[in-house]
Amino acid sequence: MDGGHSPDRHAAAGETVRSRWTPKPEQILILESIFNSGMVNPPKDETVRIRKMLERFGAVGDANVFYWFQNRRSRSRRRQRQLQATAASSASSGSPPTAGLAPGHAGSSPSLGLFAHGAAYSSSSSSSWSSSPPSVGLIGDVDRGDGDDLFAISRQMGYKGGGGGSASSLAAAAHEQQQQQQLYYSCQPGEPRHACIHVHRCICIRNFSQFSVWC
Amino acid sequence: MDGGHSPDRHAAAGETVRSRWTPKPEQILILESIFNSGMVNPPKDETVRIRKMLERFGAVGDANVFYWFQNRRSRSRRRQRQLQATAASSASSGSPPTAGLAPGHAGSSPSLGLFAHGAAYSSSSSSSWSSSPPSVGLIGDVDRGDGDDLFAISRQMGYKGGGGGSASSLAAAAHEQQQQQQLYYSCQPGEPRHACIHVHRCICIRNFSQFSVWC
DNA sequence: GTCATATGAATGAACG
DNA sequence: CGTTCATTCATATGAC
Repeated sequence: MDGGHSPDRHAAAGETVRSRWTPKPEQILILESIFNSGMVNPPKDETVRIRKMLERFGAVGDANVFYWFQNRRSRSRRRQRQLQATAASSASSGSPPTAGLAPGHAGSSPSLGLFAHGAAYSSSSSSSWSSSPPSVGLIGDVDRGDGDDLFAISRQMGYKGGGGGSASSLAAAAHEQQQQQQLYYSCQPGEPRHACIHVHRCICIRNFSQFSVWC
Repeated sequence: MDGGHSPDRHAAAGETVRSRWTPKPEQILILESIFNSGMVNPPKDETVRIRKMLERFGAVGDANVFYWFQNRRSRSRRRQRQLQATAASSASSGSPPTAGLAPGHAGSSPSLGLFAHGAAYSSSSSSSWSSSPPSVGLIGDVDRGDGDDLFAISRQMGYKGGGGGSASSLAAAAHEQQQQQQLYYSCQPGEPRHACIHVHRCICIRNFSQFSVWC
C-alpha cells in the first residue's frame, strides 16, 4: 500500500505483545474533537502533533493516528451512504446531504468540536503529508518530557492561561460557549459510537494531568 | 438476533438504533474506576446505583452494568493467566522516564482508582445481588433529572496489571491500589508525576455536557 | 464458553 | 509518485 507508513508495532524493546492499539477514552475524545472540528484528514505534521498530544494519555504511534483518521473517514462515509440508502424515503426533504464528513461547523451538525480551527479544514484537495499548511491553531506544541508546555484549546481562540492560574475556564470562550450550548451533547445518527463529549480546553502545566468533567 | 432485551430504547432525538450498548468513554471511566477500586462484583443495589450514575452519560440498563462487570472479571482473569503463561520475567519497567516514546502502558500505569471506598471491597465471596454492603462512598446519589451532584473520581484504564504490582485484579490487589492511589491522588500541580489523568469532579448543570482537560 | 459487532490494522486500486 | 478510498482481516468486547 504505501511505502510510507511504518508498521508501527512499537519497536520498543520488550514490549508486551500488544497486538493492537486501544485508544484511551481521553484519546478518543481528542481525536473525535479534532475530527469534528473539521480536520478530518490532518497532514503529516499535524498528525505528529496529535500523536504527541495523545501520548500524554498512553502509548501511541503516528501510524495509529493515521489509521484512526483513515478509518474514521471511511466509516463515516459508509454510514452516511447506508443511511441515505435506507432512508431514501424522505429524499425531497430539506435536508441536503451536507456531506458526510466534518460535521463541525458544517451547519446542521451539532457536536461542538473544540478543536475548531476557525475555518473548516479543506480535507480534500491539496496533498498533505508534505507541505506545511498554516498550522491551524490546533494546540500548542506538546513537547512533553521537559517541562511546562502550556496550551489551550478553545473555540477559535487559543487561550493562554498563566501557569498556576487555575483559569478553569469561562475566561474568553465563554460567550462562544453559550452559542454552542444549544447542542447539549449529541451524537449524530450517522456518527459512530463514542461519547458526545467535548474537549473544552486543555492547559498543560508540567507533567501533570488531570481530567475534569462537568455535565 | 439479539433477543429482545432493551438495547437502546433511548428515543431521544438523534440516537441511532444501536443493537448493543456501547459505553461512552465517561462510562468506561467510571466503570473502570469502580472496578479498580476493588468492587469487582457489585451487588444488585450497587449495580443500580452505578447504572443511574452512568445514565448521565447515555442510556444504559442494569443488565449492561452487570454484564460489564462479569466480562471484566472474566477477562481480567484470562489476561492474568495468559500473562503468567507468557510471563517472561518482566517485572519492573522501572517506570520509564516518561519522556521518550512509547511510554507504554507498562507497569507504571498509575491507576489510582478514585472510587476507592476506603477499604477494599471484598468482591469475591458472597453472592452479590442481594446484600447491601456499606454503600461505599462511591458517588453522591445520582438522581438524574437535575440533581446537581458533585463527585470526584479518578481513573485508570488500560488493564495491564502485570509487572510492578498494579495487578489490577480481584480484591487482592485492592490494597496495592490504595497505596498507589494515595500516591497519585495527590497529583497536584507540583507533583512530578506524568500522565496522571483522572476525572476530578463532575458537576451537573442542565443538559449541557462538557469535557475539560488540563494536563 | 460462543456469537455478534465495533473498530484497529493492513492491503491494493483509484485518483490527482 | 504520493494520497485517499474501499475492502478485508484481526482483535476487543457486549451479549448470552
